[in-house]
Order: sequence, then C-alpha cells, then structure tokens
Amino acid sequence: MKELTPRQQEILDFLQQQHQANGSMPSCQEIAGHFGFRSPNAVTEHLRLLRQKGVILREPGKARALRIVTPLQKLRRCVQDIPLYGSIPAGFAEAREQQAEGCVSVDINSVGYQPTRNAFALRVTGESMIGRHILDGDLVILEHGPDPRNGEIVAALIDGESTLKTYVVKQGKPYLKAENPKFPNLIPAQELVIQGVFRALIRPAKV
Amino acid sequence: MKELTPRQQEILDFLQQQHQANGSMPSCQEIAGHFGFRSPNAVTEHLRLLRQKGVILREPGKARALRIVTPLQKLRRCVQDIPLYGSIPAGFAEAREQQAEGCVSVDINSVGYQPTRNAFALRVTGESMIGRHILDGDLVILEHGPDPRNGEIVAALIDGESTLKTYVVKQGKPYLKAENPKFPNLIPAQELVIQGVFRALIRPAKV
DNA sequence: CCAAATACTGTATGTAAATACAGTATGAAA
DNA sequence: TTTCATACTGTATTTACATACAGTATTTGG
Repeated sequence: MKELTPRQQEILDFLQQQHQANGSMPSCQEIAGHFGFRSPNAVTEHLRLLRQKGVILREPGKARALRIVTPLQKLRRCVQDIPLYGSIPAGFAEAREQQAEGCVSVDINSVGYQPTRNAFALRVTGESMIGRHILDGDLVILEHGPDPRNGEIVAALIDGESTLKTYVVKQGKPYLKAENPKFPNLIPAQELVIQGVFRALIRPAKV
Repeated sequence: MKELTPRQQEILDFLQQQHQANGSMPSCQEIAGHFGFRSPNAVTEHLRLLRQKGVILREPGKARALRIVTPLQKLRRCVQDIPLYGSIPAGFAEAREQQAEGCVSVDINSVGYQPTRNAFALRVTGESMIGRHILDGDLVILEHGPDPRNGEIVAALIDGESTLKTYVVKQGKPYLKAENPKFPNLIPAQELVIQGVFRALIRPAKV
C-alpha cells in the first residue's frame, strides 16, 4: 500500500468520522459540500485514488456504498452488544433492554464464543470468586437459559442481588459454592433462581 | 415502544445483518429483492412502521440513510480495534498492523480506559501470572510506551517471546517477577525490552 | 360484523447520487 | 523542459433510489 497524500488522509478521516457518527457513508455531494468543492468530480477522483491505494472498497453505481479497509478491520469480526445490568432482581425477560445500565461491546472472536440474545453482563462486586480468578470490578458475560453443568460458574439471585457462585452437584443435589473461604458455602440451589451461566470475562483497567 | 410484528422483526434483523456485513444499509429495492417483494412500496410501508415504532431513524430523500436505534446502541460507546499479536519479537513500530494475528474489538466503556494507538493485545500462554489472576488463554490488552510503575504487570521480551511479569523495584533496581512459585523469579529488567504495560484483560469462553 | 391496521402488487415519478467528458492549475519526477 | 500525478472547476447524463398514487387480500380489535 502506497502512502496517502495529506488531502487523501483528510478525506479518509472524514469518511471514517461520518460513518461513526451517522452509521452510513456520506454521498459524493456531501463530501464535496464538506470540503467546499464545487464539483462532485473532485470527490470521484479522490475516491478513485483511495480505492486504487486499497484503503477503501466501492460498489460502482451504488449510493453511499463505500467501505474503509484497514488492516485491522479485515481481521475484525462481528461486534456484539451485550446489555450490562447492575443486578437482575426478578424475571429476566422483562428486564431485557429496558433497564440496562450500560452496554458491553465485544467481537465474538475475542470473547471466544457467539453470544445469543440471552447474553448479559454483570459487574462483579466483592472478592467472593477469587478462587476462580474473578476479581472485584470485573465484567462477566453470562448466558441466560442453559442448565449449568457441575463446576460451572453461575449468577444466582440471592437476597435480591445477582451473585456469582460455583454450581456443584454433590450426591445428586445441586449446591452453590463461594470460591472464598471467608464466604458462606454450599447453599442449596433448589429454591434459588439461576440467572445465567458464566461464559467470558472482561477486566477493565484500574483507574 | 410497541411490539414489533414477526414480519417487522424480520425486516429489522435483515437491516442489522446487512449493516454489519456491508457497513451500509440496503436500499429499498435491495430489501424488496431479498424478501421477494415485487413492489418497493412494501418496503416503504414497513420502514414507515418501523420508524413510527421508534426502532429506526430515517433521513427522508437520502439513499441508504437509515439507522437502527436500539436501547443498547444508545448506551454503546466507541468501539476500538486493537491488534492482537502472537508475540512481538523485536521493534514495536515495524510490527504494528502488518503481522497482527487478529483483532480485539472492545468499547472503551467496557475496557475502562481509552486505548491509544500504541495499544496491543497478547494471548497469554501458561500459568506464570496466576498469582495476579491471569490465566492461560486470556487476552491481555497492553499499552506500549509508558514507563511501568512498581507492581504493574508488563510484557517483556524474554528469549524471543513476549512474557508477562510483574515489574518490581527493589532497592532502586527494577526486576521482573513471575507470579507463580514454579517459575524463576526476579530477572534484572535492565537488559530486557519492556514491550507494554498491562491495562485490561479479556477471558474468552472455554471451548 | 365492520373498521382499522398489516402486508402486500403494479405503475409511475421526481430527485439524489454516481458517473462521464472536457478543461485548468500546480508541484514533483525524469 | 517535458511528463505525469494530484487537485480541482463546470456542465451534462444516466441511473439508483425514495416516494407517491391506486388498489387488493388478510388479520385484528371493538
């Protein structure tokens, strides 16, 4: 790939910024308007050169049909948005999307699996799962729905709060186990609502 | 927000999938083509209803100028692409973007800080940092450039491989310490290249 | 049972947008 | 000095696209 001229870099930056802001690419006329060109041809020429240098893709004849190709975006997979809850008090279905506190956006490649529509994220408070290397402040991504297997980490509703525990089956009976000697152990899982099964974790930077 | 009909959900899903795949929204005709409509009017009608229900935004008259409005996307911040390397043998600047093995895409909200252009990701192999709760298979996000502070986790080039260690200063001298009793401890940091300072972590799902 | 909303067909139209053709000015390379 | 690529102006043309109008089944709610 050859180097871009300063002007070409300006055009490319504008394309990228507009796509971020509006979700779609600007038309040739809009680009011309932004840079004060009186002729749409100036844009056509620039886009031709950008295409020639391999930094954008075009579908000829189509409106707003250009894509920026960066080395990273070639590798980039689909980015999924997962709702982040503070806690999930009661039913799961109702809570979905309404009262999400935030949003965790990760590509399925990094996170190692394809989140379903039942995926959600929780922020961990406390050190109760330190034995499984989950720390205070971590974001955990969970799947709502599937039955947990022995030894998997689950989020359960305990005293109105979503709490992470290990799901263990002992003599045929399911229990929830905290992975920290300071915490109470082995709560019978029958009367508890399992909200989700642990899938992945994000540990944000310390501030 | 009112409920969407099944057909409307299909249309919305198609819009979302196409935008993910192509970076731009399909035109009315393309939507009609996909669903086998013989009239572009069917699409116009659907888009009108989707707009009315508040799930998409439109700019009238403009080609492909529709945006999906989900509660999650309102919360979503900027998604950043961070190059993923297997290891970084020598110079950092040269390696950038060329030989990236993959790409980690996270929003800066989830990851807790704003990655710079010098951010990169490594996949952890081995259990040498288990004392700091970093496991085999984890993705770590690092910043290249800043001087590490005492106790911070760094990636250093040891025997041609990037290895995670804790950076400790003992009696004015910097050392690198493995957080696992099985591993050799306290390597003098002078002759080693510090490639990056730990910022965040992603633990993918086990397969 | 009727009214209203959904889910379309079919044709037509205005315009937004890409493109084509003909030029001009400027700086770098040869 | 010529040549070539960049960086544009100006006008014209074609087509991709959104939209408007007229009409028909099917479903849903009161």
